[in-house]
This record gives sequence, structure tokens and C-alpha cells, in this order.
Amino acid sequence: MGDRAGDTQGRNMELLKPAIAAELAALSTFAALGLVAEKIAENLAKPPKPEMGDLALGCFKLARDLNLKPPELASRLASAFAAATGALVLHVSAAGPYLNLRLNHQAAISHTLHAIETTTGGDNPEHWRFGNSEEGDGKTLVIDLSSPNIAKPLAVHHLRSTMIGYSIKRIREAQGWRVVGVNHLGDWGTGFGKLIAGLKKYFPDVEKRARAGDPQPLGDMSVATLNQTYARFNAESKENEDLAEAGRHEFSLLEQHIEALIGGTRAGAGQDGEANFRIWEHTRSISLAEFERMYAHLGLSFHLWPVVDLQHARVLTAEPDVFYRDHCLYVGESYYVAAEDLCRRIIADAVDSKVAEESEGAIVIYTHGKDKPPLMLVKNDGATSYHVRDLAAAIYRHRHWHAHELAYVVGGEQKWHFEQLFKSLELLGHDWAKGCLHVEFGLMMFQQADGKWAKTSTRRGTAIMLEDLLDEAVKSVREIMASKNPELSQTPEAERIAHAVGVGAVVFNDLKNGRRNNVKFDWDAVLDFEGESGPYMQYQFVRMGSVLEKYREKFGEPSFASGEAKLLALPEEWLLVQLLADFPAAVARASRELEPSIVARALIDLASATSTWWSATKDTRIVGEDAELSLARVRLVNAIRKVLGRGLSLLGISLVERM
RNA sequence: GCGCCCGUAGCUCAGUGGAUAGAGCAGCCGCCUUCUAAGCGGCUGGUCGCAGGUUCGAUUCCUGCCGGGCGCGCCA
Repeated sequence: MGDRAGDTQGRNMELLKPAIAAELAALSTFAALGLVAEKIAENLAKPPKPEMGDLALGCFKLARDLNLKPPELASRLASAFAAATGALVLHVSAAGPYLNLRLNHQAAISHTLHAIETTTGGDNPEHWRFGNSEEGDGKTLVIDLSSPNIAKPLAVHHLRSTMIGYSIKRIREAQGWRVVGVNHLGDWGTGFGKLIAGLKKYFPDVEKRARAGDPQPLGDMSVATLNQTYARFNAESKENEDLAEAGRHEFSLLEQHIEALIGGTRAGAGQDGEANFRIWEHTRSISLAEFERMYAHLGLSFHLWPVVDLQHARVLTAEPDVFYRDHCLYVGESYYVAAEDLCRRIIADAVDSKVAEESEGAIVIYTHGKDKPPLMLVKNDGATSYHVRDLAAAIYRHRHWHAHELAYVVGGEQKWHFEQLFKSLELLGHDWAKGCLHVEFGLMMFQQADGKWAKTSTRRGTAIMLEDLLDEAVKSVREIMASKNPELSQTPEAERIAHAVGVGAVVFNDLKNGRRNNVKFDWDAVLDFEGESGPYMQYQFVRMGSVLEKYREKFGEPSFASGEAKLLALPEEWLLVQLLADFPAAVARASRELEPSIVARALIDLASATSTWWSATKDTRIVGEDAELSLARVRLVNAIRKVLGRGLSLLGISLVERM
């Protein structure tokens, strides 16, 4: 089996540990020493080499509790085992401080395959429950994901927040949580003042139409033009303080207008405010249309939470849990200003309770002492800052969805902001702030002409557009399909497959490594569909499907109940079963650590072992002449297929039956 | 300067205080009449950044240093 046999990762068989530990705990020697199942299970681990055993009981901690030397305990347990004949534990032997266990493979295989077969009925991966748990039953997580800015195109770095967040949503749901995904749209802030000022300056017609009451004053302007307009004005305003001031003024008018509209605490801004409001609203709808297209590529569905249409602001569905499972929501930052007036109420509250204070014309909270920069609620021009909008959003989420945890999938460069945010919530008396988590992730870097890596930036034009990346990946897949599977590429489903595999490749590439790592963007690496890649995972899934189809052609519908586990005697088959038995633990850990890469890594190990097995059975085939052997192997094939499929769908990657 | 993240094979990265640290890519050598070769096998490749400390045991925990990244009041 080569080096992989020595790999201890992912072969802990967590699924079987409770049963194994219970079996040992029932033995008189173990019981006499007070070794209960739970303590045994905690100390079971994988030996470095399979020859040593299938599992090992490390005796270090157990011996210390009993005032014995670890090797002494191990040998005492070993010598007492001789008479016992367990169902799962076949044999034990002491090896220094370890008690090595050899398992009854047949029993372990049956146990594992049965567990998978009883939880993965039907054809819909959403219904494959192997790896699910009830850990989060009755708890709600509100997760902030994607959160792009209006008037900017989606770039590759947005993929990180979007897919890490979406995958965490799915993983948490698999662990029983109710998860509300919220896309906290950046649709508010001084930037919009600059954009409006820029539009008025460079496109005088826009202002005319807005003043005349046209609800679409921007005509058919594209997001790219909006972004360029902002960038141009922003650059010019750095040289010219008057322009900067004009930008702040336009935003202030907009905010005044909306606050007056909702009967808030401030006076209106007349026709100017109204015109700005129309421009802002149209900008937002143009951007949303583009976001929709991108999210559709990724297979995500968002619904816009009513923001400015106060008449119809209400809960969107009568069946919220189903709704939240199938969709995420857009809730723009403007919601907390426009529809709830939460921002001003929080500000007033913070000032009244002396948590906030005035400083240099602004209202701030010193969250970490006077020598650290404070969190800013209101800027010296009277406009709200994004900090106060985040406070409002947190309070709203906790109150509205009764959230037990609030997670923010936002880049690590905003770590300080979230530390301040959570501390401010605490200072304002919200003890639930303990359940707030910043799910930070690394930056997307690109290589500069001098060879050094730097942060990508939409403004500086160094960002790669998400659409270009997805297009490029799908195009590559199309080409590979045309050469490797020409018949399939002529069929009507070819385009759908190319899309699923191409997008899946990009997503898997993003999720396979720990989220905190910076990502050095490299076209060649993203478009490399060999090795630890999305297409490789899809490919093994497709192969398993083909084998099942082959079996049906040859022997008819398989009856797994009569598949004999003892016929699965190859070392490759044992390895696969161990990996399968470890999948639920991987999902549970991914949920706990909010880390999709743990699931992705489990899939890499499983897919790799599958491919090795495929080759190892080349001579007899998985489905061969021997009906009984074929049936036993097809049971394993079915289990692998279900687990690979479930894992990919937890990562937000769609499945294909052929490629 | 202060704070946070990272440092493991040529490159990109896994690694839950435990036995001899792993994969993918790149390089070299092999393997397609069969259920898809987007694959499989083999070889080459390591002072786990450095130095202390805690521990029966440290790549893993703590401290200091070095190197890279990010952040540090009116962008979000």
C-alpha cells in the first residue's frame, strides 16, 4: 500500500470508538480498574503503522490516575484480555505504554457500512444524513457571509467569504443548527456620497433625471462604470479637499433624507436628499442584479430583506426554518438606518449610559483603554460609521432570530474591528456578545512585477474578477472534456457538467486549505485539475456511480443486506472503511472550528484511497465475474459515493454523474 | 513602535501533547483490449524559522528573538 499506509490522518474510526470502548469497559479487568468507556474512548488513537494494530489505547493518562507506570498498566490489561472474545476487538497486545488493539475487520466493516446505508437513502444528497448530528438542535446561528459592496464588481476575494460562509452554514445545519445566512451588503457609508458626487460631476444627466423624479436616473449604467466613477472621484478628492467635502456632504444629505423618511430624529434634506436617494436606490438595484448572476453560478440563493419599502417590511415566509435552509438573505447596512432607526437609538443609548463619549467632534467608545484607537459611532460630520451599523446589525440579529451565536466570515485584516465590536456590545450590556465569533480568513494576494506578493485591490485594478475566473475554469473543463470524453461533450448535458466541474474546481481550491492562510492567487494552480482538486473529487464520485450502474446492468439492483463484509479483505478496502468511519468526526470538528477545510481534507483522503483501490482491483474489477464478491464491493462503492457526495455538497459543490 | 495572523520537502499546504512528521505540484522511472488514465505505482526530496522553558514525552503548549503578511479615528 506504500507510504499512505503509514499515514495516520483520518483513520481514527471515531464512528466505532464508542462501541469498542464499551466492549473493553465491560471486561472485568478494565472495570476493576475503573476504566469506563468514556475514558477509554478518549485515549484511543491510531498507531503509526498498521502492523501494530488498528487502534491503540495510550495508557499515559490512565496509568497516572491509577498511580501505575504506563507500560505496567498496558501489560496488565493485555494479559487479562486473553479469555475475552469481543465482537469488535479481536486481540490486544502491550507495546510499551500502549495497548494495541486488533479489530475484527468484518464486524467493523459491517458496522460502518450499515451505518451509512441506513442514513443515506434516495438519490438526493441533501437527504444523505451520514455525518449529521443533533449537536446543535434548538440552537440558531446567524452567519454573516459574502457581504460585498454596492457599486463594485465581485472579485476573487469575495469568493472566500461567500463559500467559506456558505459551507459553514451547510456544515452547521448538518449538526442540527438552524442557520440564517445574512449577506450584509455594503450599501451605506461615505463612499456613497463620493459616488453620488462623482455621478453628478461626470454625468450631469443623472442629477437632472433624479431631480425630475426618474426612479432609474442611471439608465443602463453598468457596475463597471459605477466602480470607475467612484475610483475616479476618489482619486481626485485625495488631491482636492473640496471634492472630499462634497462627497461627505452628499452622503450626509442621503442619510438625513432616509432618517426623516422614517420619522427618525433628524430633519429632512429636501429635494437634494430625495434626488440622492433615487440615485442610491438605482445604484443598489443595478449591483444586486449583477450579484444575483454571480451567486447563481455558485448555486446560492439570496432573498432581499425589505430595506426601504417600509410598507412591506415583514418576515418573508410562514415557514422560516425551511426558508433559511434553502436561502440566505440580503440585509443591507442601510436597513439599520432606514427601516429600524436602530443606529440612532444605539448612539443615544451609548451616550446616555456614558459608554460612549465625544472626542474631536466624533462620538466614540474607548473599548480597550484610552491609548488604543476607539470604536467610532458617529463621525465629526454627523454621519454614522460602519461600526455603529455593525452594532445595530448584531443587536438586530440576536433579537430577531434569537441567535445563540453570531458569526462573521470576514477577512483577518478586520480582526481589530470585531474585537472592538464585541467588546462594545459587552459594554452596552449585551452579555450574549460571548457568542459572537469572527471567522477570519486570509487575504487574496497577487504577484507584482517585482515578484513580491501583495494584497489584491479592486480600486487599483489588481483584483481578478470572479466572473472571469469562473468563466476561465469552465472553459478549461470544456476543453478537457472534449479531449477525454468526446462523446459526452457532444451531449446536451455537457454544458451543465462543465459548469459544475469548473465552478466546483474553483470552490474546492479555495476551501481545501485552512481559512486563515493567505492565498497566493496563481492561474496555473487554480486551473490545475489534477491531484488535490475539485475535479479529482468529482471524478471519484463519477467512477463510483459508473460501477454501480455496471453492477445493475450485470446483476440487477443490489441488495446490500446480503453483501458479505468478509469478502472485503484487501488492505485498500480496510483503509477505505476506516476513512468512512471517520467522516462524521470530520464534519463535527469542521462545525466546531468553523473550518470547511477539515471536510475537504477528509474528502481528499477518501478520494485518494478510492482511486488506489480502483487500481488495485484492475485485474478482477470491482464488478467482476464473481457475483458475491461484486456485491460486497458494490456495498463499499455505494458507501464511498454517498460520503463523497455528501461531503462535496457540504462544501457547496454540486455533483455530476458523468464527466 | 504597538496589536493580530503566519513560518513544516524546491513550490503549495496537511498534521487532535504521544511511537519512525505526510500529501499534492514540480523532476525522474514505469503502468491504458476491460467499471472513465482528470488516474495508479515507484524514486528523489526535512536542523518542523532560531533559542530557551513546561512535560515521562513538544511540529503541537509558554516566553524571547528572527523572517513574511495584515491592522493601528472619521473607507468598509
